[in-house]
Amino acid sequence: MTAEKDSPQPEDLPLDLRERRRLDTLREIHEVAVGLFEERGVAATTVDDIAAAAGISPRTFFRYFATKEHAAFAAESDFRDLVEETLAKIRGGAPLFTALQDSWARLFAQIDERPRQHDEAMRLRRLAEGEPTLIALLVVEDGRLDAELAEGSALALGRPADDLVVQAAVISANGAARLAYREWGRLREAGEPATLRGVYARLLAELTAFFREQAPEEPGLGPRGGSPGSGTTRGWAT
Amino acid sequence: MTAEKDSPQPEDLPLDLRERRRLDTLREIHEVAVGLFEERGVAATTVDDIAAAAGISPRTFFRYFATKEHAAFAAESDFRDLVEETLAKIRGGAPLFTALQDSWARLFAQIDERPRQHDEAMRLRRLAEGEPTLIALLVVEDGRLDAELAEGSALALGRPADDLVVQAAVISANGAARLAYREWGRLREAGEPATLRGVYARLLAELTAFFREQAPEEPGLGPRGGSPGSGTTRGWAT
DNA sequence: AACAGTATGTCAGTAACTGCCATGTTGGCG
DNA sequence: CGCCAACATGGCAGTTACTGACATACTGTT
Repeated sequence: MTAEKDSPQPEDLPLDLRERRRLDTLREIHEVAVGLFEERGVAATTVDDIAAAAGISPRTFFRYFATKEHAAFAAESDFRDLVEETLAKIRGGAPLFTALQDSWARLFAQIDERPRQHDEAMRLRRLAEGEPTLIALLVVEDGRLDAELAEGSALALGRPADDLVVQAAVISANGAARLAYREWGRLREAGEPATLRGVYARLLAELTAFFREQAPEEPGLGPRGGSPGSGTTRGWAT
Repeated sequence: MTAEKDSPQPEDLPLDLRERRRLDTLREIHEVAVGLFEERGVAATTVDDIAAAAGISPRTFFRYFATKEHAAFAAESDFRDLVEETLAKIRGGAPLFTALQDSWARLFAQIDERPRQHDEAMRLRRLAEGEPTLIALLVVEDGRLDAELAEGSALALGRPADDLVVQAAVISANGAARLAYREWGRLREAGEPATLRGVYARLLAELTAFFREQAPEEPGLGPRGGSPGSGTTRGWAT
């Protein structure tokens, strides 16, 4: 995240002065934008409004964010770490699902430790709630993460990069994680003091229970019974 | 889809003359738009271009499609049927996953029977491939279907409408179905005569095999072992 | 102190999209 | 047949998102 092209040593924090300013204005624009979005909605907020409120020219705004909507997410996503962690676990021999779930659990536990970041995340979640244009951005971004994670995982498992099975597994695992995250947000908003990790753990447990209950003989993603390679009569014939 | 407000009998095809014209111009705009998109790309195609090529005014264009991108999808989605079918199966006592997979398999088999529709679907798929704005539309639409299906299924199962477990299951099942669809498209483009249903069946079979192989003692979505309700030590506690 | 690199602003221009009003066109109904 | 209500379309003006080109200022380095 902080890595640059020509710095010999991977220095940690001593950011360039310019860089620091750039980040400052970035955050300033972001905060002003979120404020206005919350206040009047995305559609009713013009770029000129945001620029004026942030003390910059509209032209400069577009040098920081590709679109109005992008200004809502200045997020330095923790997801890069999640990908790396997952791949490391897989290379260490962990099954795919275990690696994914553990990594999510770890990230969530980490989030549970920083109440400050919670509020920011909540704010964005609530903001995006009723704004289709923002939801679209988030969903597309989710898809990108899934794709990246699937490709890396497949390679780490010694499978082709576009392996369908791995993609399906990643979609399932990440889907559950996102549901937990949303639920956690809802709970917090309702005043209930749930932890993200707890919500996630409970969802996973309920999922296994649900599958056991729905298909007692063999819980799992695929159709019950049958041999690979041909459609099994039981399941989707008729 | 054809149902109207004030027609006493649910007449089948005798569409209003006006209605028919409207559908004609809709399709005309759609086809012209897809053609131009394929030819020069979405970004390089203006609404004025499309309107001119379709013989209408730009103003009229926006009375048919909300945005330029929407013109790429005049689709009369078969998904309404899929939802209904799934819910019926659930109410008939089928487990959720079975109902979902069977409905998808049915829809796919149906698609396999109409070579004409194949080409159209392929064209759109290929078109959307490299166009981020189109992908975004599709992904959002997918999300809508998931949400609708999850809500209906949950209610049909006697669970709360926003039940997380059901949502997770629907996301997983639909995710696999979409992967199969995309793969099928890829195969067809490569000249291989695969059937959609076959591709889907194979993916499902491979999925069960994969989970068996990855977690021999108990394949499934959730963490291996452990009792519901509390985090199991095995899995995500380091 | 000069210089290269970068951040910012101004300006002009394109194109998406909307509201308003005027003009046809269609489908009943007396 | 002729009138009328409903609807489809076009033209126009206006707002807003976004981009390229150019000029100017600021930063960090030698």
